[in-house]
Amino acid sequence: MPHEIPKTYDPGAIEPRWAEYWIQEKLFSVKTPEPGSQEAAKPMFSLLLPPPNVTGRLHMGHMLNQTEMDIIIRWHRMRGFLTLWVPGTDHAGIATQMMVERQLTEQGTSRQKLGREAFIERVWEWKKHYGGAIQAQMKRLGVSVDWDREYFTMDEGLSRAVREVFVRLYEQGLIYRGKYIVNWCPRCMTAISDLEVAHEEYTGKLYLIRYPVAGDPTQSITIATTRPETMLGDVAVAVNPKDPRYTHLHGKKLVLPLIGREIPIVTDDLADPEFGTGAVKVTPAHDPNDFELGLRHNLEQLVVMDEQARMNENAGPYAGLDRYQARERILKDLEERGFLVGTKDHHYSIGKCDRCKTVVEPRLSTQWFIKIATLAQRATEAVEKGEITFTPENYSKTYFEWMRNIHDWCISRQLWWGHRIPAWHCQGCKEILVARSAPAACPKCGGSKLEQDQDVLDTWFSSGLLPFTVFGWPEKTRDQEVFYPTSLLITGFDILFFWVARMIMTGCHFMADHPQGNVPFKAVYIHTLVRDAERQKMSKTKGNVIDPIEITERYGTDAVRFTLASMASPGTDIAFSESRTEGYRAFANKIWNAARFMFMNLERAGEGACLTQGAPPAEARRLENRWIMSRFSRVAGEVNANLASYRFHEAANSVYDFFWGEFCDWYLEIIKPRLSGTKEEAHAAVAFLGDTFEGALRLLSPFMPFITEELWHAMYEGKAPQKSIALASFPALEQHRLDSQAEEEMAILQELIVHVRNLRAESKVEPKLKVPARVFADQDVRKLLDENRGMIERLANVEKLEFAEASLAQVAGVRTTPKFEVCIVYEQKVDAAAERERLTKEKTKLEGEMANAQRQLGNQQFLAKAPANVVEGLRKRVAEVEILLEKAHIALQKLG
RNA sequence: GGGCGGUUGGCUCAGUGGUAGAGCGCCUCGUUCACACCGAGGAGGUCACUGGUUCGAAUCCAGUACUGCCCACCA
Repeated sequence: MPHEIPKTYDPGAIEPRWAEYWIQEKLFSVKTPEPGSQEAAKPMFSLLLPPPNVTGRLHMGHMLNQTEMDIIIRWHRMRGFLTLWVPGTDHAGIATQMMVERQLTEQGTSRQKLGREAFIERVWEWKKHYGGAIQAQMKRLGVSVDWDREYFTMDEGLSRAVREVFVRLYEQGLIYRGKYIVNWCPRCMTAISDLEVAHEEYTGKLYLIRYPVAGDPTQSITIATTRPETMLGDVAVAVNPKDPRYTHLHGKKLVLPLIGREIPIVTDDLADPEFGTGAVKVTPAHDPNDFELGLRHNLEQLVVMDEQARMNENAGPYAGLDRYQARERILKDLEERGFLVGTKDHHYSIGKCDRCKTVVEPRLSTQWFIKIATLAQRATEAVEKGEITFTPENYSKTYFEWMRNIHDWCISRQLWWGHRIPAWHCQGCKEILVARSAPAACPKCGGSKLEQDQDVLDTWFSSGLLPFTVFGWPEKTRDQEVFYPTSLLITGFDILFFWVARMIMTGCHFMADHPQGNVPFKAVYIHTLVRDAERQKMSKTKGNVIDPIEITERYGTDAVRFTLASMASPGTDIAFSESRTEGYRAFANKIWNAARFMFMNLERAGEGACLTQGAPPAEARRLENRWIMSRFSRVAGEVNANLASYRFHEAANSVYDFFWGEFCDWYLEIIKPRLSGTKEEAHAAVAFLGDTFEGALRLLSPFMPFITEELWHAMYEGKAPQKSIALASFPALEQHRLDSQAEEEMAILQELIVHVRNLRAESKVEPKLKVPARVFADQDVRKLLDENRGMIERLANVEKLEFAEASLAQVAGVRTTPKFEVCIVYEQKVDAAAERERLTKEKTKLEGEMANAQRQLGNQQFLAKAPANVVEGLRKRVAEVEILLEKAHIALQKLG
């Protein structure tokens, strides 16, 4: 029997099978549609995927990201969109290089020893190895990647595009080369951008050092510094021109302690009279502020450290020492010779290298920069004008804040893995040639000894070009024409600046003439960040990464996906909780068993019964069916609306509540008798059940693709109308299915049943004992209850439903609602004390509500200003509460 | 120093102006044939604090406290 499914739900047995199937069937691959074709007529939805973090395994944060993307993509596909997602490429990730370098160090070697070619080869091997691992992981997650596309594209095509961009920017005057203070990591031995520096709070010391006046040792100026070792590179001391303490020394010279070099006193506003002693030592080669000041005053740039932050030959007696050793020695010497006036604690932050946590050293060096102002202006404008929208909205504020305070971008790196800078240095005349390919000779001096710049480009330089290079730019391809700009970018806020901002800048700049607009994407959804249970950001260096593969193996991918979706409320962080995952694993199990129940009943209904051929029209007129269809349609509407606004958690909750709380707990229980009734009844009931279940599976599918795929195919006994449920249509709100009357009637029945169960529990009726229930209600309700007495008697465990002709208010233990009064006929006296307590509590609550409501209704302002439906609702409620209060009162009296 | 968030039952979190919800945990009861990864019932919160706006505030505004994050070249 094709529709027989195993008794136990085992995600491990079904998930890998479908993951494999989706790939083999190329379910999610998209060919660029031909003009005029059927595909081309579909609405388009394309998504940009961030570059994978190639460090071996996806951590939970990436997983969330991909789950959200996958839900969106499946949802759009099921709604009939032509969907494409564009996997981001790992262009030149420096992280990989660092990993390989670490390996080399462990093996007692280094990249320098290995040589450039061999080193790059090693990085490649490493990337391919882990790239494969990532693909396998994504497959396991059920992520519908477009597998046809190349994952790693640090290929010649991309290199060409990168060179093209560089040359164009250079020709447009937007790239320049210059000698500046840059952030330098002495361990990585490369320049890094401002963004790659992590600031850490730190309590250090502020040292006060006395610099004597040249020719007059009785006078001196005391300066304050946190980095005494840099004094070896001092070329001046600056004071504020308006500072009266120092006016008498203007124009004089000071003697640099320990060294004896004479340095001038200069006046500059940089010196803040309020801070320290009001006098600043000036070290242009080792501090960005001093560098600027040095330019203003035409001062020498004296470099005293090498690329590994060791003191160099300019450091005199301290040459060869590490910067911290030098600091200690200098402090000791200063103290011994009486130059150290004092020290005090000082609170400040130090910059560390984002990757290796080495303290960054400001270093004077020649680097390549992008002049960012014009690019940033257009990029800001694109968001201001709403050409690009952010969700959650407030990230646009963060974006603007950054764009407004942006500095020129240092793009050169002294690394080996990456795109080489397309610049050649003439060995003869030192001319620098920027070109698309190696020039044969120097156009200036005719020399043929040309050497390519040793530096490579920042990872994010090439990554930032992704939105158009992925479509073959600079060629004008049809892909580019069709798919640019993409609809959506989903990513984490942590690469908002690194990547998103740069894509917007370059996209707008280079796609300026694209007919569909120059922005690289129309919407940016910033997904939530997953933290561990202690709310720490998961990071590889901290080692608190939850391994998604391990979690999926324990709970199943569907459960994990659902957990992530249900916790993904925009703008918040997620502390991953396994207990939630356990809960959703139980949900998957519930779905599985509901399906088993359905298949069992199909079997039982015998020859001719079918799940997928529709039910007879009469079936649709039954109350429970009208109700479940109405609820289903409403929920489908909610899910669509919530997904459209990236409210994954609400969408997931709606589906969950519907399936478990309404479909399983009520609907299945209600239809049980008919499923085992006459053959006609059973066939009709099974058919309607099949329709409902099939719809529910489609609704669930984006969230739990594996289990829904499995059950959906089982329902069609292997003859499904599509290759995959992911190609079926997604349920939508259908007005004609909404049936408020059915929903109201079912609500009354449910309420009655719950009250009776409650009464039984409180009266401690033995579970197996059926007792009669007595109800007083008006004609309409009575008719409703009478028509559904079978359901009530069974679900409430009632022997017989009886109707009373008069109010039951006098009966002990009666339960009252605005629609009916109900009690059970049971000789055992209710627990008077407990009942009194319950009633008193209820009464107090009602009285409170009443007082509140009456106060409002007596308020003219409220009546005048509140919306009519609110006032009306309150009036209705007051009428109800009045009755309930009176009844509670009577019941209490009765109890004595 | 600047900017952005968070503070809701024991725990983890929803709830963007109409009088508080979920999952887990807890308590009571129940293994008659979908499911103990279950079913039925229940307890548990003056929504951090203060003030303001409003007929009405968990929700909007201001301030306070605690807490998290991002950005920042003040020695």
